[in-house]
Amino acid sequence: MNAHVQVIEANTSSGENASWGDIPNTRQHVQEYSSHEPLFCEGDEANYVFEILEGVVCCYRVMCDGRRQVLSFSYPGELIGLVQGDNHRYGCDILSDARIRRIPRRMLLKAASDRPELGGKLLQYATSELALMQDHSVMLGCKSASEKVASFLLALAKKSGGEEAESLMIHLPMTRADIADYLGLTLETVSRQLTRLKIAGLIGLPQPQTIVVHDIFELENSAEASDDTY
Amino acid sequence: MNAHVQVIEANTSSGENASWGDIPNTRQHVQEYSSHEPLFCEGDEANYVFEILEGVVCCYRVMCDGRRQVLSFSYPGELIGLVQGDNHRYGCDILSDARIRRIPRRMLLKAASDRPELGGKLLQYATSELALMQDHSVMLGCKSASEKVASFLLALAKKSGGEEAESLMIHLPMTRADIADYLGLTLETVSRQLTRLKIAGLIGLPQPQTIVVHDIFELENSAEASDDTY
DNA sequence: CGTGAGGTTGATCGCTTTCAACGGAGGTGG
DNA sequence: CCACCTCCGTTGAAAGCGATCAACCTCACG
Repeated sequence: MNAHVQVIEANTSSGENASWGDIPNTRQHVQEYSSHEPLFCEGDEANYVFEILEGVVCCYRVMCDGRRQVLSFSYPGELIGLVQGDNHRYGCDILSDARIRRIPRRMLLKAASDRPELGGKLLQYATSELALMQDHSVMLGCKSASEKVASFLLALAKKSGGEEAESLMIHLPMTRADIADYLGLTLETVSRQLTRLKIAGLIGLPQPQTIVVHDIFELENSAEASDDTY
Repeated sequence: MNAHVQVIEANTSSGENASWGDIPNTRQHVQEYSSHEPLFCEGDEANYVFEILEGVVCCYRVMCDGRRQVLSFSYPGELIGLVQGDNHRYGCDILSDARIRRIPRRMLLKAASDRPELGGKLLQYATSELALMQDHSVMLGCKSASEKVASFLLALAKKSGGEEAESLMIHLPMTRADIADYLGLTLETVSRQLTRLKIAGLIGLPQPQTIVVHDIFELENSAEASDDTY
């Protein structure tokens, strides 16, 4: 498991992505992964917490009969695998070539109890994750298919796209099936909604994995909802 | 706002519900509320964190057009209102007469940074909340109406019912509409699924707010899913 | 060139929603 | 004490949205 992994850097303290990198004595490793590798599986021992440095990963739960719910797509700067208990409660796949920092979970928790500001940061992280999950629940429970897809594109534009202005070209590292499982739809419905948005002129699809947002205002209208950030 | 509130106890350190009560110097108050009072609203300043001592509350988000998503029903022992940022991201209503401990949020966070074991406990709490939200996402995104209702009853039986054996009588402090908004269904669908379970003999409904589970094994089958606890 | 994965599109089905009517419980005021 | 009203829950009939089943396309890869 986790073949193709190269240890690039060990016990580093030079975090180029400032957020979680500078934790002394935690024996971190930065590793490179290639697309489609699993990072860990549901039920695995949660020995590590991972920080995405480059690339995109996908966390999901699978029901016994195969139905899957994608919980989140994680981008650089995000932390995954911080769980209560000793086993992962969801699986995680790499969606694109990635660089990921691996931090032993126990060491991280110990460091957090030694250094209050780190503990506070972890708590902040957990509560903001909670807020994201709540947004996701609103989407899953309340919104129609077209609203879901529009909301998804907007959220992705904020995450991946650069802040402002023209940079409204979005790259989708995930498949239609991944998107569908994230939104609680089928892949056919996702595809249909995308072509609907294309026909309406709100977006362009030069390639299946590339989306250009033409009319972000109308897209926000389509997303409806109280997506306003506080 | 919050009329009918009586301050019962102030700056206490005698927590009868052990979990969160014994935090010195946090100026806690235990208050009594009656049914249908709002505890706080979405957007309110998050000055307090609340611990449910008795009763049940309901946290929800409302979209601009009125659609509502219930995020959780909280029972005694649970903590609510621990948010990132200075405003509540969801509203909270009291569903039954309740006793609730109110803890100033800033004082709690300060106490957490002074005392690592408290910080760790808060982090544990947040991560287990996260796990619950993930379960909820699976339910919202993957399950059919009948699976949702069955899962809901089982979860409620675990929460409210006493552990084992015969105590399979569940009291529902929430309305059908509350349940529907929690499950991403309409209240009619919830009602229909309940009568379907009644006709199938899995449950009894002596009163609309009282459910008796006759066949918990079949109910678990109806809930399907990987609801297994790890 | 064959193959398989991912994506799009069409036709049909069915579950859930929507709209509507009804009944019981609780509360208020005449 | 009863009439009246409102809220909550149940049930029925019809409509609609998304799922399902299926065909076809493109592209990458061996």
